[in-house]
Amino acid sequence: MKKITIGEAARQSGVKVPTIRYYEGIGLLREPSRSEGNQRAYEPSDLNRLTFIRHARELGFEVEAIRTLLSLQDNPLQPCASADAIAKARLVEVEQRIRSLMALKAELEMMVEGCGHGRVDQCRVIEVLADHAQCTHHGH
Amino acid sequence: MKKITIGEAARQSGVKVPTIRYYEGIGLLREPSRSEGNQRAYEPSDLNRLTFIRHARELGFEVEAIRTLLSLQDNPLQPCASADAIAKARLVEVEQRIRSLMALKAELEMMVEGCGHGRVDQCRVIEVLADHAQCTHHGH
DNA sequence: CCTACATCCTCTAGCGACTAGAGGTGCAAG
DNA sequence: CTTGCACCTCTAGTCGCTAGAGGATGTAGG
Repeated sequence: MKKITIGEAARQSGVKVPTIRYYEGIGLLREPSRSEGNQRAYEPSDLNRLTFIRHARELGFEVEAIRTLLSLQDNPLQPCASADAIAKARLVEVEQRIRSLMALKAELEMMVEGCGHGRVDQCRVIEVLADHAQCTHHGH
Repeated sequence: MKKITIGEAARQSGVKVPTIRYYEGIGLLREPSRSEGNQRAYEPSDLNRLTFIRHARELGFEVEAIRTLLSLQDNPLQPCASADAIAKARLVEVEQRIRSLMALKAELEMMVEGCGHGRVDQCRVIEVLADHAQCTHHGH
């Protein structure tokens, strides 16, 4: 039950110090106890929570989604349909994002390949941007 | 040389009205002439510029990059090395982003597949988030 | 015990690229 | 002439932090 400082918590969780304080401010993290000199004193369970949050952020979940996921974690006997739904929604988002980035990549490659490294008035990069009709992908 | 209102410009360019005003504010778009009643009056060339900007934004270029690209477009006799460099840098970013999203997709798929739709304490979605060691991809 | 220095504290402001809203004016149709 | 939409300016809010000011605390060495 040894408590640690915010700096140590940052080091162990991989979440930066101001970000930890920010998470406390928005209520993702409970307010920890304080030392005599008013410094935050974290417990191991706070570290788990921080790691959970960091991981979820890395997976691109929004803070509101993480709030829900955390409350689910706090109530382990509930059905996990919500967690499943949140993850599935995120998966759909990611798949969509990948698709549009692939189209974009193709378009950028064409621009770069077509650039003859001459003058701007012959440059496909500028040309494609100026004239949307030249895009191969018209989704956007 | 018939001038159009900001609303019409928005409709034709696909850029929203407040966004057009915002672009003017940050200097991406020149200040248009005004009608008697102080309303913005756009010309066809402004429409081209707006479309250029919209397209570049859709391709994920930052406003600063677009500023450079626009100034290149305005000086067509310059060498196009800058445009090429900007597009290439963007291509590298996009490729990187696709790679990390693919890893993410794999992880999310595992989470969703592993979810037995039972209770939270058996749910892989929550479990994986809580325990980073379970990730197949340790890049993050 | 004193000093140096890292770390901590709170608070406010800034980032990018918009978006929303308040409060008011212009303009075209009926 | 009035209705009602589109326009105007201005400020503040969004998201998820990050940076900095200005001060207090904690620790290690001399």
